[in-house]
Amino acid sequence: MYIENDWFSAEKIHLSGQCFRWKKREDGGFLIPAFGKELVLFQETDKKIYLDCTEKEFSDIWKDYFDLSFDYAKHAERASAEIGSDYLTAACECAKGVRILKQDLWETTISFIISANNNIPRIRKTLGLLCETFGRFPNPDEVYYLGAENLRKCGVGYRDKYLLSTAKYFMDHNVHEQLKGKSYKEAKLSLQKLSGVGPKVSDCICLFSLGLRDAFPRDVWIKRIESEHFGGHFPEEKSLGGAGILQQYLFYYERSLSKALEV
DNA sequence: TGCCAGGCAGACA
DNA sequence: TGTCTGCATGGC
Repeated sequence: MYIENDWFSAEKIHLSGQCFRWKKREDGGFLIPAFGKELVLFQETDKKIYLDCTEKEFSDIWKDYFDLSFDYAKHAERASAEIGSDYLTAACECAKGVRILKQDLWETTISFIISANNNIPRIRKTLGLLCETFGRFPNPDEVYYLGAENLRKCGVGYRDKYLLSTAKYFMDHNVHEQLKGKSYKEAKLSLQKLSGVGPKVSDCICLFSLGLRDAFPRDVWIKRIESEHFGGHFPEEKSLGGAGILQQYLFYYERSLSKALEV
């Protein structure tokens, strides 16, 4: 089926550092694994997208996954005007088409625990090896029973103990239920009880899984941008409830300038 | 070859 | 409460 959206770039989302398992195929299509499904997507024009799925699958899964109900163009325009930064305006223009995905909570948690003090190509590689072991993204008990030694063979490094502890927590608790209905600040605080989840990783989980757009993950790139272009602090309070979206544009823009955007 | 990476936990003052 | 340090490992 086809959809039309003037703020959708599969290529940019793929490169944006929020999802690590998308694959670009030789025929130009994107293989998108999520929620136990695999979607094939073709970007035919800058606004026309072909999704190889039924309308029911689209409305049940992918519409929400791609956050298609939110008007990104309007938000970029309004927030950009409110903040009045040339750098941000340029970032919005450059990152036009980047959307914030609503990804699976467990997968997002594991992915961003692995992301700590790591680089994107290696995060992809490690998650790839982990999935190769099971033929799909492993569930909590599979990660837990895989054990520290085998996790290290996948390249998780010193984060093995964090993964084991967090996997056990997911086995013993309904984390979805615990986070349901929580505000951004409540959810962030709650997530930080997990091993390997601190201020930055919890923000990533809030933003890239829970759809909490107030979350503003500060990694080394964003801190550098804040220091060089925003007097040391980005004005989240002027972001009209979508600081996290702007954060992602800034991250994408700065990385594109430094030519760090690769898969 | 050394620096760096979508940071965190634990020790210590 | 704030600051400092060690951490696995491969990309660049």
